[in-house]
Amino acid sequence: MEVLLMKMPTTDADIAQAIACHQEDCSPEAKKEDELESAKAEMGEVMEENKRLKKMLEKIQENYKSLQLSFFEILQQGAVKKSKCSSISSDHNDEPVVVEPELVSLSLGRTTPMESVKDEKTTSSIKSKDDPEIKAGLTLGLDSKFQLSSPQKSSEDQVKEDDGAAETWPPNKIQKTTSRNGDEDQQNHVKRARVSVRARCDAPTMNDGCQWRKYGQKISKGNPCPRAYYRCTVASGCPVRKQVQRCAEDMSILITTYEGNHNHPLPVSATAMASTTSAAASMMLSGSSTSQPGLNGLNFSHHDNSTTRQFYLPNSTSSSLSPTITLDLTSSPSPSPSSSSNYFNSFPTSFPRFPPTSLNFSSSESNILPAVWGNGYPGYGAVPYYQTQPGNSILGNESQNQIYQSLPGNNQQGGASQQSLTETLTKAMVSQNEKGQSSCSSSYFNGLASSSSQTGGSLLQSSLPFSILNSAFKPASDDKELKN
DNA sequence: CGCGTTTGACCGGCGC
DNA sequence: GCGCCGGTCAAACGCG
Repeated sequence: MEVLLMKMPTTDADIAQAIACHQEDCSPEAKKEDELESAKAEMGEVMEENKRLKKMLEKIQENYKSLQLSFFEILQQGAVKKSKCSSISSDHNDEPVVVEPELVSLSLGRTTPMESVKDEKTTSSIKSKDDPEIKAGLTLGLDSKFQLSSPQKSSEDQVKEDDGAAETWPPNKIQKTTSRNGDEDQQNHVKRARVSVRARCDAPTMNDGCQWRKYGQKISKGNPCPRAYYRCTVASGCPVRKQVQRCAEDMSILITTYEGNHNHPLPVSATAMASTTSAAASMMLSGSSTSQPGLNGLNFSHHDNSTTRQFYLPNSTSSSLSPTITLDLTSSPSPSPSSSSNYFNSFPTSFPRFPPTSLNFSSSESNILPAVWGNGYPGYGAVPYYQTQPGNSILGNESQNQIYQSLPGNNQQGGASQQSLTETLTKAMVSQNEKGQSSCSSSYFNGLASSSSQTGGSLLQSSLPFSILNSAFKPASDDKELKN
C-alpha cells in the first residue's frame, strides 16, 4: 500500500518528464512517437494503479466498519458477562447480587449480537483474502470476538435489557405504584448509568441525531447556566432522557448527560452517539458492579490523580446512586487550568460505589467531535430515519444495523459522524485491548488517561490524534463532510 | 390548530 | 421535622 502510494508521484514525475522531453525534443518523428507510446503506456499503468488503490481503500474502509461493529459487540457482551461474573464472585454482598442487565448496560441503539456475528463472519471471510495487513486487523478483531462472545446468551440478555429499560425509567410515581418491592426498585435506580459528554458546542444543544423535547429547565446550584431537561421523542414511550447544561467554567462547553435505553430503532445519524455512550456506559457499569475500585484490574480512581484535563460535572446531576461516566471531548484544556483544577477537585467525592469516571478523549489537535455534533447536521430531518414498528426494538435495531453497514463509502453525514465518534472510543479502547489485558471490558479503562504516551505496533495507535485516523481511513468525501 | 417551549408548582430524597 | 435541592409535571404561551 505505502509502496504503491510512494510510487505514484514518481511515475507522475516520469510522465511529466517524458512529456516535457517530448515537447522540447526536436528529434525525428519516430523517436517522438516512441516516447508518446511509452508515455501513454505509463499513463495506463498509473490509471490501473489508481483503480487498484481505490479498491483497496474501499476494502479497508469496509473492513474497518465491520471491525468497529464487532468491537462494540465485544464490549457490550463483555460488559454483561463481567457483571454476571462479578455479581457471583463478589464477596461484597451488601446488596442483592442480582443485577438486572438493563441497568448494567446502557445500550442506545445497538444491534443484536447474533446478527452482528453473522455479519462479521460473512464480511470478514469475503474481504480478508488478499491483503495481509487487513487480514491481520481482522483476525485481531475476530479472535477477541470469538473469545468473548456468547451470542445466544447475550441475545437473551438483550431482550431482557430492552424490555426492562422501558419499565425502569418511568417517573417515580409510576415506579412506586407498579412496583411493590421497594428494595428492588431502589436497586434499579442504583444501577442506572449516565453518560455525560463534554463537548465544545455553540448551539444550545448538541445535535446527536435523536429528536428531543424539552420538558423542564432548572437553575442548579453552583452554575449560573440553567440546566435543560429533554426527553426522547423518536418513539412515544422512549425512556431516554438527557440533561444539557453549559459548563460554568467555560460557557462554550456543553455538558450533555444521557440516561436510559432507547426502546426503538434510532435514526442512522443517532447511532454514533448511541453506540459511543452505550459502550462507555457498558464498560463502566461492568466494572462498577464490583464494589471496590481496584478490584479485577479496575481502577477508576486512577484518573483522579493523573491529569488535570479531565473534568467532572461541576454540580453533577447524578446523585450518589447513579454511576456517571464522563466523555470529555473538548479539544483543549480549560482556559484557566489551575482554577478549574481546584474547582473540580472540590467536586464531592462521596461516591460510595460509583466514583465518577472520566474518559478524556480530547486531543490538542483534534476538534472533530464537537464540530460534528454541533454543526454536522443541518437538522434532524436531514438524515433519513429508519421507520419500523414501535416496540419491536430488536428487529428494528437489526435492520438499522444492516442499513448502517450498507452505507456506501461516500455516504451521508451520519456515516462520517459515526466514524469519527466511534473511532474516538474504539481507538482508545482497542489500544487497551491490544496490550494484552484481560478480556473483561472494564480493563479497557486501565491507564486510559496515560494512553497518549503508550507506544506499540498496533493497527490503531492510541497516540495518534483522531484526525489522523480519520484522514487515514476515510475516503476523501468524508473529509469534506467533516469540514462542513 | 397543533406542536414545542417556558416556567412556576409540586414531589421526593437527603442532610442537618 | 424542616429546609434545600434536583427532577418532573402541566398549564400557559408562542410560533409556524
